[in-house]
Amino acid sequence: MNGYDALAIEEKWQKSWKEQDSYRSVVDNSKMKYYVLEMFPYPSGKLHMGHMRVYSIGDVLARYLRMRNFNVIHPMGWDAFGLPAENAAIENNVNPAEWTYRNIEHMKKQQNRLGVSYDWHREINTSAPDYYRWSQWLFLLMYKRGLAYKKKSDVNWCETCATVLANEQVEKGLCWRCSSAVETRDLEQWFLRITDYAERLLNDLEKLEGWPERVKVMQKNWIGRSEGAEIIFKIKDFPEKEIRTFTTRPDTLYGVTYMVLAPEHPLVKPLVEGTEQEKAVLDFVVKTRQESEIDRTSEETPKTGLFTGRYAVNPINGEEVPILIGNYVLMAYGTGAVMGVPAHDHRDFDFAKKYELPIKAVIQPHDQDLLTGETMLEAYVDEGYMINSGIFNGTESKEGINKVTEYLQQNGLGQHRVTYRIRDWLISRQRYWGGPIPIIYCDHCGTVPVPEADLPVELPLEVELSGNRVPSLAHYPDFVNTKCPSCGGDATRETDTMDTFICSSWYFLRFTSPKCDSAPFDPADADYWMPVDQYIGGIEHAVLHLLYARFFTKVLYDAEMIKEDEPFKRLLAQGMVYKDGAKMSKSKGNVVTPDEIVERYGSDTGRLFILFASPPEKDLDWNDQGVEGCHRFLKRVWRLVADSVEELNTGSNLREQGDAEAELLRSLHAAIKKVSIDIEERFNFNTAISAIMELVNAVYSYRQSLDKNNYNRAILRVVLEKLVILLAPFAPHLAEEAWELMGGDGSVHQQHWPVYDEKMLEVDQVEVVIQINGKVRGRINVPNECPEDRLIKEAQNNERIGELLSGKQIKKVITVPNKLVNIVVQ
RNA sequence: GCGGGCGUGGCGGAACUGGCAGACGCGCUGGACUUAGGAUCCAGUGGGAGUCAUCCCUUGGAGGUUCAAAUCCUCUCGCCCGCACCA
Repeated sequence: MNGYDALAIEEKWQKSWKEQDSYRSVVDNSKMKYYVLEMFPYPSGKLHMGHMRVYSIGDVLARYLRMRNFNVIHPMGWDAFGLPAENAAIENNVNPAEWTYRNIEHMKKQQNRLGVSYDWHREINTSAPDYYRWSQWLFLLMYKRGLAYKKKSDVNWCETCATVLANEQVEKGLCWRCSSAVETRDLEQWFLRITDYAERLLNDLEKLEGWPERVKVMQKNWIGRSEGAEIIFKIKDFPEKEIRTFTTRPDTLYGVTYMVLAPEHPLVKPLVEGTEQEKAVLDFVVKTRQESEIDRTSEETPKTGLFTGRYAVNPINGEEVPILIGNYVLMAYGTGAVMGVPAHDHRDFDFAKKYELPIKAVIQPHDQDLLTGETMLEAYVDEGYMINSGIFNGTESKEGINKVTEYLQQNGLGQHRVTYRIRDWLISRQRYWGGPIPIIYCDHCGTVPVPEADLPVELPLEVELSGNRVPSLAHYPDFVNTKCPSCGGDATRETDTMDTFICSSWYFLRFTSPKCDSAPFDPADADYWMPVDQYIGGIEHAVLHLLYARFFTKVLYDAEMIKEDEPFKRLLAQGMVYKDGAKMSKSKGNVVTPDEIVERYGSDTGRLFILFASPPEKDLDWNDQGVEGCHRFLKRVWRLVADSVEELNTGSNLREQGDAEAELLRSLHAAIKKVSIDIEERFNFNTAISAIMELVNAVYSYRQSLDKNNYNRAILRVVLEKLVILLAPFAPHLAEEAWELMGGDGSVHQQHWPVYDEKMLEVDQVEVVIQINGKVRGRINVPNECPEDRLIKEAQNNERIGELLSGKQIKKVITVPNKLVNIVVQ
């Protein structure tokens, strides 16, 4: 017998699959389709364990479902635009495109060495003109539909990356990519109107039954819907101006004792112009705007404010209240103005105490003494009934919310309003390596979209690499200067490129028809393959890519280009790979790469370990000894097959089918059942693999228990064949080699998944536990499905149980068929 | 603060609707085979006591429901993740 030579086997079959074009997928209306997709990678050039994990999970599903006769599409591609290419370009003096393409070649080799069953005919590269052409086309679609617009506003700026960022790409005030502090800059930028879709993005989360709760919650928080009222306050001495404020608690309107504006609020300047306060207020504005995003939004930052010298008029009772500006009020949320109700809001309470502003209680809890502003030690934020509220006195606060809103609405003083935390998606990037925004500026015609026929607007590939960063597109006159498509006069191009998240917001659609050159995708192909049935990727994209992709899908649905308005039916957010309790990192020296594992043990071992060590959605702790264990298991399988094949071919005696064979077949069917359910219904690959291990142990026991020339060869062969098929999704190369060795037909991956027979799982005798007062006191063997009365009799006849029961009075007996008898005694 | 999740042997983890806690693997112990074993095969392995064909304890902790709880309920401790001055 030859040993298990993983490397030789893997190379052999990878070559064969490629030659046979085994994993090509084509539309076939006679079959049920299944779209398995792993988040495509950024081609950094290095495959890490996180990649290996996500591909292993996807490949098990793809291979399993093919064997279950689904028409599986399992594509792979490259999210190839982005900053690292530019940085690497400067470091290595190589063109970003070239660097990217080289990495792709390398990573593709690494992926193939993992034996993942991709349909490479569908490979896409978002940085290729025939891809970004359609990203640009989709930008223009957004533009036509009024969803893309340019606006000057405060935006997030990362100095290190030298570009602006979307809100989703700022984490705790830091850049998502490089973790440097993000500043605010006032710039004119392109946005996509994702806020128009906020309500649908929120509501449709309910449809996503196959998504993990935590991802849905994160999106929900991000969208941040809140319902309340917009209330209009007049300003004393400024009859033409008004302050609009948003509140979720209109029932506390009578408790307003001051107003606070965000320092950026447009009314601040006009209100203080020419007054004594002007200098102080404007200084305060400047100072606040210098504070970093983190400081500004941290709860620990002390609230500071300043009186503007002006007064607002409470629309419901005509009271005049001072107008302040405050660092804690954000221009970007609601209306940038807050009505201060210190008695019923924690922040307002702190603020009022600090600046000695009056506190007026207007909501009275039912079970407490009457609240007064003077005696309150903290804000009362819960429900109660309204007091000091004129005609609303006595109204329950919950009702008051609606009643006050209604009153305001009837009198033109305000209205019901819903606000969202989510903001429009800033998509301009001041960087070279991205898809150019297809817009032309003409002195005569203004902003002119590039005509579809002129797409793609190609990136110039000759770039300057001499400085410390790749210059943006504004640096290349040949690119910038153009003719206006509308009047033919001189014009200039938009020089910003699109956020890379645009590329990844529709790539799953492109996979359905990657070569289509008349549209982003062929609608017929998209109809057949979409939606993605199972999407797999890291949790870090919970509100980035996954939200953007849903948005794009809804826009395309509205444009009647697709028939589904959610892209990903089921989502599996896989856990991280750790080692020694920490994330793998160079600085900690705890990195294990897929390459090392593949070279040392083969990819089958690596895949098996990664799937066996932990359920996919949980974090995984890499353990070198665990890998050894999985390798040992594969060697054990290999020996079992190789040894048996010799014996199957040379053995002379043919044992009749007896108890040992029945037991072996029972193990087989139990394994088929467990592996099938664990893959398909629960994604518990770890327990699926343990079931296969148990089957292998059972076959070893069978062989062990009999004389070498006395196996039932027919049954042993059947069991081994099915065993190899069960193993095929997990260890595809070993299974293929074993299949060939046993003389199986074709490829193991083209076999039908075995079907289990419940009847085969039945046993004649079952062991039943006897409990006395819930404690196990004995076991008896009884026939399968033994009737209750006999079960009880047998239990009582048991010698030991009899002893324990003597002198006791039986109060009650509970039986669970085939499981237990519980005798309750006094 | 709000929201989501988790807590089981020395370790990774099993235990579907309450019904034998600890599957499977790692590690460890013993044996077999061997010149050798860090290869392989077999057996054992939650803790404690013991008169080894027995008993007690055990799923972060404390209560509760139940014939029966890792699983359900209440309180509590600890950890992880997300959001967070959101008006």
